[in-house]
Amino acid sequence: MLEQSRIAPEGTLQPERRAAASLRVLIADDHDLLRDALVLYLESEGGIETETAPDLPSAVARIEAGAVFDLVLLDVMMPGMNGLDSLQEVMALRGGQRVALISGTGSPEMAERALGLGAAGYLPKTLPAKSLINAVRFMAMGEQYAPLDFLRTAQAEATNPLASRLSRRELEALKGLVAGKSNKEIARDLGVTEPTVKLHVKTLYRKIDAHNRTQAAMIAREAGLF
Amino acid sequence: MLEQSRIAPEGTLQPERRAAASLRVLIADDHDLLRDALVLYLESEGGIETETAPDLPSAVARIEAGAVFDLVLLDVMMPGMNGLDSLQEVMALRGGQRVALISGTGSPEMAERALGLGAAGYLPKTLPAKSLINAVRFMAMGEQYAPLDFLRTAQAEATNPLASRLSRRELEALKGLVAGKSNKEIARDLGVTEPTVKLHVKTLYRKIDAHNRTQAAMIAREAGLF
DNA sequence: GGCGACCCTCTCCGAACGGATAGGGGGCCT
DNA sequence: AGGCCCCCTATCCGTTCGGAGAGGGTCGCC
Repeated sequence: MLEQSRIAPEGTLQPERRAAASLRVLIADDHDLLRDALVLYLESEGGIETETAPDLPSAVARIEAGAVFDLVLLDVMMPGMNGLDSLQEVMALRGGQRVALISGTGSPEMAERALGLGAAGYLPKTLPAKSLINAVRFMAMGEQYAPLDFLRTAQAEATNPLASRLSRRELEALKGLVAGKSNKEIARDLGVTEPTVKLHVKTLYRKIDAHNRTQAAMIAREAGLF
Repeated sequence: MLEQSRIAPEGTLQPERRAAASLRVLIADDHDLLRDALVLYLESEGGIETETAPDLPSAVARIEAGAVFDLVLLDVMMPGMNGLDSLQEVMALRGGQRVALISGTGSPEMAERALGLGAAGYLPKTLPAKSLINAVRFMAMGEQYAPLDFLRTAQAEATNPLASRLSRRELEALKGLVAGKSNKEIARDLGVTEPTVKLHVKTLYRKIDAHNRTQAAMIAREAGLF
């Protein structure tokens, strides 16, 4: 396994007396344990100023109140968080802060999409703590950060698990199946007629080798979809 | 929302010199970030000696090598870990160490089963860092620890969503639903006629609050059945 | 231009599903 | 004994599925 991308500390660690130019980071995560530990670590070991928020609205409020951060870390699974939409929302806030996602489950495809949208980085919680400080500095400098081995599995999964053989509409229909909806409900959600949904459902059955909607839903779940 | 528990520096950080009678804790977790941060926190704020392991075999090897710990923390989701079996395995090792689980997903029913098996505690990762040190000390004293509100939802869920309200036949029918089988197939598997299966299916819908077989299958999966 | 995708709409039909209702049978309890 | 729960069987009916046709539409690419 390759060494993940990290930057050289280049210079000595700041003493805990922070210079006026020290980094300011906002950490938004509902896991108190992780959040508190991160604060302690970044502050004591990295000489980085931190603030925290337990959910997305708090984080947004903090930024809109005028606080300026070099970097904002968002947990992808916390109250108020809606995946990449929330990421874009925070990035669009005034202040021009850079935003990175931090994830426990670590979905490589989401990592790629986030980086594609301009996220500052994607930090799996499996990241060694030492790498974290480097990553934070790296991202605050305007670079994008993600563990290399992490993205490598992303490409492997992008071809393999094959939910990508489905068309956009078929994926949307499958999403409805997983939710236990009827064809009629799915049709309403998608703004099309029921026969159309039935067609999409039928074709996606063939693609994923299912014989009925329940099997299709279970297969989608197994694959980690939705 | 309450002020999140943040580590109040309250005085100076302990110098790294520890008392001889301090507690020794082994932390086994594959999340480097969390693990490193926990170490730093427990050592600096709690005056607790720590060792770490990135997976279950390493932890077991460390104990079998003769290391003595007051408490062992095991992540329920890490390499080599097989739920409660691994918990019992570690508890059975020589040394008589007490073992607690630490979990990110936080399944109340697993918490209760773990405590029933004699685990020292069950720590969700949503636990505030300040509570953690108290919990560790508490468990090292021989008590069992689990967050109260956590177990309260456990009881609520134990009575509520539990599949145990289903009769034997209904459970067997539900098993067929999860497999994506038709009523006719289920009937053949169970050795009964199709109308009977339809009745079981219908009644179990009411019990688990589903409206069709796909929803029932998903609910069963959510609950960890099959 | 033609070609191949993906998408949408519609019809037809047999099968399966979801729900209600009405029985009969065996245990287990008071 | 009767009462209760669970299991099994059955019939009826309206809806939904699953599968098959046969169209027409928009793209992008050769």
